[in-house]
Amino acid sequence: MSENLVIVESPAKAKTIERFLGSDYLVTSSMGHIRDLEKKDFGIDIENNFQPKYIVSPDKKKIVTELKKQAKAARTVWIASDEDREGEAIAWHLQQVLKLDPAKTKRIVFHEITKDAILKAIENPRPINVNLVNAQQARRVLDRIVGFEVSPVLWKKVKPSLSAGRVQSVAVRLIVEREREIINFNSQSNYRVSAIFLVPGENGNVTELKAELNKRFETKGEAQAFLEKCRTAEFSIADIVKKPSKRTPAAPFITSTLQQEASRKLGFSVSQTMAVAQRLYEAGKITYMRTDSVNLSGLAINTAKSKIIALHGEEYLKTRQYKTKAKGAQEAHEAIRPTYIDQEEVDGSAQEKRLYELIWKRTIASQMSDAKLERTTVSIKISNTTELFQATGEIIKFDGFLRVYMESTDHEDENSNGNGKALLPPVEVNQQLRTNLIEATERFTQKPPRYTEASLVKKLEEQGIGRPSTYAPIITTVQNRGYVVKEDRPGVDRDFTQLTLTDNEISVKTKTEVTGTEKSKLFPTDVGMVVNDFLIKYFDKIMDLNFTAKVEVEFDEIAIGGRAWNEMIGQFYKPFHQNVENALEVSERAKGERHLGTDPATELPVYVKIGRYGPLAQLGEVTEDGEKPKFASLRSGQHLETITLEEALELFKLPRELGEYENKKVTVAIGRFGPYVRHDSKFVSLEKNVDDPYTVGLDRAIELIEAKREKDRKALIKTFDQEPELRILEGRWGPYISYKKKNYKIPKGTEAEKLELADCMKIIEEGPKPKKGRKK
DNA sequence: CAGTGAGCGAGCTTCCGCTTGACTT
Repeated sequence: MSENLVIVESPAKAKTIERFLGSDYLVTSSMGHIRDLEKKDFGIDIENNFQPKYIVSPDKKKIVTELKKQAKAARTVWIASDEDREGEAIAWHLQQVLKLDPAKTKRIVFHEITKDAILKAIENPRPINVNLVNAQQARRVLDRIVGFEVSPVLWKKVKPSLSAGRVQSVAVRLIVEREREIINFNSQSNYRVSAIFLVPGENGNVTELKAELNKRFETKGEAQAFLEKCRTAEFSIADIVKKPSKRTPAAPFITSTLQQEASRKLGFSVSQTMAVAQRLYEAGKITYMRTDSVNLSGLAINTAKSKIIALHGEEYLKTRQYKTKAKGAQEAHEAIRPTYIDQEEVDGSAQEKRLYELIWKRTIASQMSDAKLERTTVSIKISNTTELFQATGEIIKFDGFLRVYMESTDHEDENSNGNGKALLPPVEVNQQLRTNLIEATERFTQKPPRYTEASLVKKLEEQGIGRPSTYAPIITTVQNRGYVVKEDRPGVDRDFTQLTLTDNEISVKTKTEVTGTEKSKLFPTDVGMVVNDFLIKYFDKIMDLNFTAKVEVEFDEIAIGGRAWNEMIGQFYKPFHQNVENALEVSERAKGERHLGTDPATELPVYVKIGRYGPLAQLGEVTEDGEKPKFASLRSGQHLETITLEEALELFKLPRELGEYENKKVTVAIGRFGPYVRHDSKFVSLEKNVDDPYTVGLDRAIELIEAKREKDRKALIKTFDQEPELRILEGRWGPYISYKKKNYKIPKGTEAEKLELADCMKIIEEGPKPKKGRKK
């Protein structure tokens, strides 16, 4: 048994460190936190100064047993959890749970996994910082109080199983508010004018010079008047201005920037990025992927330096140390970088290779020279008016880091006409120019963009909300609770006007473009909006975007010993709990009800609201004489906030009765899987893009019913007289057994035709094993 | 796996942050 036991948080880290330390040291890991607040009974004794009730997490029992054994056998235990609030708490919990003797326990920290850093840490042990631990306890207790007191209010006032929390509720708020900005956005249009000038070249060649007017016109009339002037105008170069500029590389990756760039450049989702990065980390290819520090170790910078010189030469080198800007960063690790920077690529899956390449390039570029550019602006005078056409060109004088890596932006300028980057043809001041095309195009102002997973992470990080380890889970949680959906939505056609001056003639055309197409964007659901409005009404403090930042200031006071943690929680709890009581008492049940208007046919009121099974439209009201209102579910793509009276009235036209077939009613309606015909308690889907549920007739419905019967007959392999509920059928994935509305897989290699009843019953009994649920 | 929308009541849901597998599909 080893003399020394070192405990870190992650097993991959343990492996690396063990190599540096040699055989006197056994390095093992705690796998993060080992203890947490009890989940039943709140886990906090409110009456007793907020005393936390900690228990060893069920999935950590085994690890704790093992750690106890190893700690007992060691002469010295070195606790090397991360040097931040959570890491310090882990160290403290380890000391408590493993009952470590202070005389043989040492707390050490390092910010980078290099041999030097670790040896230095071993030489400089320190006691556990109790103040920092207390700051973590305050953070933990506050989150539990908020989550476990507000969520039950939602169960009562909105819907069971919902949740609220310091982080998730604000994340949903951002998405809801953005959606409302988009709903309320009024698109304005104006006219943007561009021209193509012809510049004669040396040997009779003509090159084009694309330029844009320095003014936009509000109306079609103004644009037309301008083009009229251009008809008779002369054009000449008024001015040529050259301006040097430079670009600087972006800082090395941290969790949030890696997620953003992997989303923009590789199309990865946030959780996908983390899963791939985890594999690279475990294979020893990159440093730790959950970090908020842009810091690179001296060793890393040196390796980058020789690599850059070898690949590109001295003039491309400029080593830099970046400063973290994010609010509340705790900087326990290095930036995300290749472990061995001289390795340009790695083995592994295609995704691993691509993510590694991205990380490698970003790291290398961060230590390279600025790019030097020159921007040229040419102004073109119009003889009969004061407006100017302008052409801009940009040339790269020295590429610097751009040779390796260029950071992407979220929104490529959709209005850009692409003349920004080009080299301009040689022209001189006062030179006369001819034009062969001037176009005034109607352009619309852009709605604010919806959030992607990655841009939401960016926003949260800017506000100091959430941590590198939680960005991906937050996005999953708000979707699991049904507050947010990530989806694609098709755009709509929009007409725009274009005026063209060519060959001295002005023509006017109406063109069509598609606008508002969305891909993998975050949309709030109706429930998300209703919950959000409820929380803002009754818990405005928690829902404040700055709530986290405010409590972080208080946690910092605790961390430097300026304040007792339970005093801080006490200050928070009193008014907060009052809020909870008040909300329970005075709030109405939140249903998101909207009165859309009156049905002209029946003169009954039309409402939309959230019902037991989701959003619905209601025609009429519950009245004394027992008349029941009509209900209809909203269809996918319809929302409480935006549905119109006309759209709602459409919903009541279904289900439609078509008539009778074989003495049974035939009806048509729209269900979760689209329009269907119902007959004899059987369902038949209408054919997509062929049948319309509002107009389809009885003959066509019978045709579909018969077609379905024919298909079912073909699928039937075998039945047994003794057990009519049991059938052997041919399905999409081969033969299977259907019994009492449940399906059972037939083991591979069995001939379905030869199965007897007893065989089938055996398959059913042995059938789907009870799922090992994750619920306790 | 498609229809529902009244009401009661038992028993359950829920937070954020730190870490990996162990489960199916």
